[in-house]
Amino acid sequence: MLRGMTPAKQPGRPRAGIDAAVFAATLSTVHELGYAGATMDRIAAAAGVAKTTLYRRWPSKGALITDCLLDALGPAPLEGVGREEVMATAIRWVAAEIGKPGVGAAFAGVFVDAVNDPALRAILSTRLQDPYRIALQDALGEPENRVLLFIDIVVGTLLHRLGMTGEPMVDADVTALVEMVRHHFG
Amino acid sequence: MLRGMTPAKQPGRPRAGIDAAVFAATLSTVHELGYAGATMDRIAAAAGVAKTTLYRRWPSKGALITDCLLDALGPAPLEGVGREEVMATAIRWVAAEIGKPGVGAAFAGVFVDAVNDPALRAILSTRLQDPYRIALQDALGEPENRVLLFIDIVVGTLLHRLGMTGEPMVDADVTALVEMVRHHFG
DNA sequence: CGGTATCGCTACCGGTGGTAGCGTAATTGG
DNA sequence: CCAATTACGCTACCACCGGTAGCGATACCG
Repeated sequence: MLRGMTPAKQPGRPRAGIDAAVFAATLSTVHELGYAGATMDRIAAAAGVAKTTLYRRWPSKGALITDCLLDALGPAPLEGVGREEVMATAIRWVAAEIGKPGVGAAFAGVFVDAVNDPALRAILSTRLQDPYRIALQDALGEPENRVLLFIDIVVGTLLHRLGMTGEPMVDADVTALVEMVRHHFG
Repeated sequence: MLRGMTPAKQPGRPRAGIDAAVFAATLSTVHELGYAGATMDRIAAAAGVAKTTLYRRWPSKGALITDCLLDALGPAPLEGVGREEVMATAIRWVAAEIGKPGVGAAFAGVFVDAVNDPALRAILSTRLQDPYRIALQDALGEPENRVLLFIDIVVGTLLHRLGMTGEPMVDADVTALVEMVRHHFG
């Protein structure tokens, strides 16, 4: 079994532990200057790292943002949640995350970059969406296509509101969204 | 009354009727090269027009795309539709429009530009969203905030699917969306 | 005609994602 | 201590993009 094995030591200088600093710098820069304003130069400067180092670790700006979102969101908080409450919990969690500074704008930005960049779309789908989709399938026992539709509805609705108004969705509307989804999928 | 008055002739050379050519060139360029690839230079070249002429008529790329979408969509086809069927008709119409070549990508692109550009957000909200929102309020008799939530759900869901998969939503999923919304708002 | 406003064109600006190459620092194995 | 190896910071660079300035030419009104 390979599980649990410590990887063999490689020769050469080891990579510095800069990921946490880079992710924090990315989110705060996106928060302050928006997705387009958060340039790779600025992110590198805010993280105290050379721009070339960023490109040694991530193949593109979109890939960096995707990893940053993955780190910021963490696993879906569905531990011990009863099946009846899984969808409501997921919706309120996503709404709260998208409301955090920088997260929503980063999400929307990497999203549109993906519309015409198949490589980025693959990264986004595989690294970011798939884990949550699988967790939801396990928790709900619903087939894949229904879970995918659920994700489209929840994330799409919340991002559309953010893009149109510049502000995250208020609680009353999130509750209405929860009720609608509950009646249809529940 | 001012209605029906022919505007007083202005001195100077009149504007050439290039809007139709520009809109057609914009959509086809976005379709071929994506939102980011559809540069103002390329759109101008495809329309047979100088780039500076575009900037004389539209203040930014986002504003041009917004007007282009407004022209491509036209008024919502809700004439003579019974109140029960207004939402279903609107959803299927939006789904079909977003599936047309270039329209979905243009929509998603101008959208993310708007997240951090308040001027563009105002244009998008006033010129594109408001007419359809008002038409829906009239047809449905629902309050503004509920119609706005409806628009977020429909447009957001369809755009999220497009961004994530690169393909418009298939009919079966559109039907599921219609059913869900019908039970909640109906 | 003269006045006026638009058009096409060229040239330009600051900035952006992304790359190449260099010297240097950090680690492993002998 | 000495090679080999890998990552780092830095500078320079590239093609390209949104947007602007200024020019002469053109089309209309009175």
